[in-house]
Amino acid sequence: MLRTHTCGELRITNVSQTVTISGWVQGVRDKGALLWIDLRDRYGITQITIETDKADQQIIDTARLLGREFVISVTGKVTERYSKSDKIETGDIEITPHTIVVLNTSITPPFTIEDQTDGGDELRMKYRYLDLRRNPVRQNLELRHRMAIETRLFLDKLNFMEVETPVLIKSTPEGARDFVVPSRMNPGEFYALPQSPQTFKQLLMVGGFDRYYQIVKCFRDEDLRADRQPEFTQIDCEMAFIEQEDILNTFEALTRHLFKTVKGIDIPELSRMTYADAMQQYGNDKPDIRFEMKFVELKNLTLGSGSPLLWQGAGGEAFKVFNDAQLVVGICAKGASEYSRKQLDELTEFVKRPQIGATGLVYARYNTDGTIKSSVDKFFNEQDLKNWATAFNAQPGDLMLIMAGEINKTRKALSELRLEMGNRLGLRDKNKFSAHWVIDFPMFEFNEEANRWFAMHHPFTSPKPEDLNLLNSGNLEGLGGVCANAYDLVINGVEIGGGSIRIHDKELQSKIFSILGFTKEDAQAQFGFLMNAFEFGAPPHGGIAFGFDRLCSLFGGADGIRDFIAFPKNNSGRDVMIDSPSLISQEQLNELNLIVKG
RNA sequence: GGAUCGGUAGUUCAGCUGGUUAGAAUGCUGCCCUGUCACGGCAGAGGUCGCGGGUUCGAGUCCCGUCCGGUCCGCCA
Repeated sequence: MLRTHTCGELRITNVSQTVTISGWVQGVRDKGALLWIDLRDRYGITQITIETDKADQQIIDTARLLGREFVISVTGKVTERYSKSDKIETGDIEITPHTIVVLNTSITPPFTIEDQTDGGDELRMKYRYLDLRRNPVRQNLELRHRMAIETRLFLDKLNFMEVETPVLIKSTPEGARDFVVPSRMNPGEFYALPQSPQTFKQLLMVGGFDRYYQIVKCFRDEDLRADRQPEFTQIDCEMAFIEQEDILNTFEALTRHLFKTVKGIDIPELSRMTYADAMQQYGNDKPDIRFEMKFVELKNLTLGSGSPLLWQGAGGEAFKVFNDAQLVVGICAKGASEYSRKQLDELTEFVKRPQIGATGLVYARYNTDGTIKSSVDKFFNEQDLKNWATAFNAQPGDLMLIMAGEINKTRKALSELRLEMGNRLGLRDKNKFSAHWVIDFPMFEFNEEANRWFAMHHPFTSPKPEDLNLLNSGNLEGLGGVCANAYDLVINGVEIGGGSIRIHDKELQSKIFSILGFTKEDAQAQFGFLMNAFEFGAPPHGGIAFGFDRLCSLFGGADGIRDFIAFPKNNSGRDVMIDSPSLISQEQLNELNLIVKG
């Protein structure tokens, strides 16, 4: 061993021991008569002190030649510091060296190896191995390691068995684009990398492994985001002989276990919300419920209430925007009535951005003096506005923000505005966690472009038994009303996990494929192995998968997942460190029977 | 496929309505300093302003194109 201790473990109790420590030179402070070296490794920093009137000339000469990130080994005596530091754990001691050995030199790093580095993202990625030496990145990966360990401990105790599934599998048409791998031995044919081990874990259920999990890489060839990488990691789970309730309880327990053991937080029991409620109350299937600000539907709410809102002002002029809208819906921002004209204009600009695409925003300030001032005073009298306030349960000091239009678009836009207001009002504290289930997802969604139904979750999802008649009615129109035994785990507005009870019956599976537009032959060619397996006593089963990178970044209080992955890819799917993807040689192409166009 | 922000010293950035020799901080190099720990002080080196074209007497600055990066929409069963 080139060390007896790490750079993070020596304390006052080690004083007078002779030790050897090795690491990287964080920095040298040369005060002439006194010279300090900060020596760093994964575990911490230990100070080496050299008094130039006492030390060997050779040690002084060596020390003065050191640069940042030189790798050295120091043997010397642990001594109590004359002036201690409370900033590092080893701050009470220092090493008086007998020998300093330079194990390797270093050229000057392109950025500073400090918590607050001067390096930008691109540079950090190019020199990721230097970035990994920094505390924040290392701590993120330590967190990730801890999460993985705790997940395994928890699931192992419940008899879950980790089984590896293949990475070279078959391309399927549904879902995300596949990454494909040409097969040299089978010219013209391709493997695909798994988007998830979905069918394999179901086959493991048929194989009798009634509790399976795997912390597993998955691959999707889709455009990237701060929280989406082309290769990412899932905690993938499946159970047999269970019902939806069992999955929810088991993985709620896993979630709470991770919060407890990794963050030291006891989170309350997870609430549950149907998909329909989530969409109606938050305009979003993964609502951030750290704060309320629920949607209030003005049009429907007041119908038949005895005091319908007048969409026609006192002057008799109709407010066309509301009159023509399918949906008039708003949120109440508590305590925001002081918003200036400028701030309100900003919000209007925000919702009119092309990404959100709203045409406008109506506001009504409930002033602290009890009056209400709106942007549509021309159309509505004081009593109208008071009625709004009642509907919003608004108090003086609140700000009502209202949007109108086509149902889905308006909900989506207001959802964005709600999150923006949550940010502006400081309601989205990264240290506060609010986890819940969204359940009862629709089985299908209609895609206008393709003019057909798609599986909202995936085609192996089981419909709710009570909706089977809708499914069998042969009436395609009714498919939108079929609910699935599918569920998502949402934490702080982030979709952390999703799963479903699966189909384990060949006939039903076959039926679903046919609804999704597969011919019998296609279904057999693509998924015959699964349907055949179902004929050999497939047990009822279901499962869930957690986005492990996202879970780690959420625990780490970050927005993106890149800094929780040792070697991530950039927005364009490139690894700028190894410079991949890259061209391959003509020989390789020939061997693979591939021709690259243009 | 689309929107938007950015690209200036090794690095992170500033650079006004176009106008002398493009600045700061940090890093780097040298010298000084006996208790520093983001040490301090003094001095110094370091830039084809992403690339190409255009407008102009004159472009880091304005326009067009292009490449690269960030964020988002579409997409992600």
